[in-house]
Amino acid sequence: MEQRLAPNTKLSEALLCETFGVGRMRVRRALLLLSSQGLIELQSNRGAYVACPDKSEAHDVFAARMLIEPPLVRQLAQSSVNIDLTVLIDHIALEDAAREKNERTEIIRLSGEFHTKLAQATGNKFISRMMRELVTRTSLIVGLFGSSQNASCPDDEHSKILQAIQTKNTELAEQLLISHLNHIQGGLDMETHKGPQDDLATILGSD
Amino acid sequence: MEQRLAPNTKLSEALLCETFGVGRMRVRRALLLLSSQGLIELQSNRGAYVACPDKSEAHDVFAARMLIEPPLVRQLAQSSVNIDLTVLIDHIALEDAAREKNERTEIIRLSGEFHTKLAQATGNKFISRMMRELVTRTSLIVGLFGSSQNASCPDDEHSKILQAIQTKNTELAEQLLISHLNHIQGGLDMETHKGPQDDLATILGSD
DNA sequence: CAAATGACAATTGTTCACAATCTTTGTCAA
DNA sequence: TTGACAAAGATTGTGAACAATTGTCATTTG
Repeated sequence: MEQRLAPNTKLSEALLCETFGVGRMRVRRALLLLSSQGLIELQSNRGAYVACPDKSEAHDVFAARMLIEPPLVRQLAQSSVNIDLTVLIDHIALEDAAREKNERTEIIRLSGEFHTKLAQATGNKFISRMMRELVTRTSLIVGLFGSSQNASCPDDEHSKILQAIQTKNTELAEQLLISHLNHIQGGLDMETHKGPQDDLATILGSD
Repeated sequence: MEQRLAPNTKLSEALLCETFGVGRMRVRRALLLLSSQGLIELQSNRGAYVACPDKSEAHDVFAARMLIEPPLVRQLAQSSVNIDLTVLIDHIALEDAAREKNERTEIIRLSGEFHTKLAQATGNKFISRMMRELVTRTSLIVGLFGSSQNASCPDDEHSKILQAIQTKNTELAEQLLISHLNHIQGGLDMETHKGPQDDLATILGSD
């Protein structure tokens, strides 16, 4: 989610055991779950590698979000009577704070998390889970194809979307979200793949 | 998916090992994956049980489908130029055949699978996966709350939906699908829970 | 010199045995 | 007869050893 692990990075079992101080059993369980979510790829007898979405998969992820999120925002805007939007308001404050301090990984994480919390606001567990998975994969994709400058592009788009929801302006909310997704997708360069980095231990070690 | 396993049925590791003739490792992996999809529930030190969705979860599943499937069908109907609909046509033939022969489990399985294949027709892997998960959980829910008579209610609704897609009548297709989902949900009795059956060995043994 | 082959090292997959936990059963007392 | 408590049994969770597969490197051969 924080783009600290580059795609194609190998996740060796032994190293993960040492890094986190757990047995191989735990590690293997975690890897299995991550692979079931498509975040890593388990190659038989070869090990686990951070997933490396290709152009087509990237397209699929955005297409899926384009399919789901507009109706989702629409629904939120329509029935925003009994919905707890304070979580989202607080979240945007966090985003602003992180942007102020220029904390890159935090900005990226929070940017994605906004969409997850948007889904959580519906109170629907399945919708929440789907969005969480789509958002994490989007992180991978942005890390792979994103131009380094606009990795954290949204600026105040999140805020505007939330405002439209609060004022129950369904059409505007939907339109803003579509623009937002297009904006993110537009900032990608689908042609240039970035090379994988390696020093896994130092990346994960800081926890 | 075929409703052969009633909710709350215990899935003991030892029994599954014997039944399928595999080691505990395989069984535990399978159980972990099933639990990650919400099809079974893993209780610590107590074992695995077939998930037993409550009223609220059932509502969430249908709400999620209501959110996703209408735009999905809309998309299919709009851009049905380069889409392979023969799979769906063949599928409906299978459904008819099963209905003819009165094969209950087959009818249930195929009824759900139609929606999965609808999602597959988009060619989008993520949308396909989401629908597959939603459909399997719907199976569970129908098994729990469904009146015994209309368990296989659709009749020719699937056929009509497909026809609307083929003729690119987006509005009609969307409307028919919404009615279809409402029809399924309407056939449920959210109040009466059915008791769990048990003889697990015989249920799974027939493979 | 390139390609193929073989052995070795490293990593993953599996099985086994043991520990921890929960459920059931049995006993005793009220 | 009922309740609580304790012990036994069964089931799951975990760790360690073993087996299998893969990738690499050196050697050999055309």
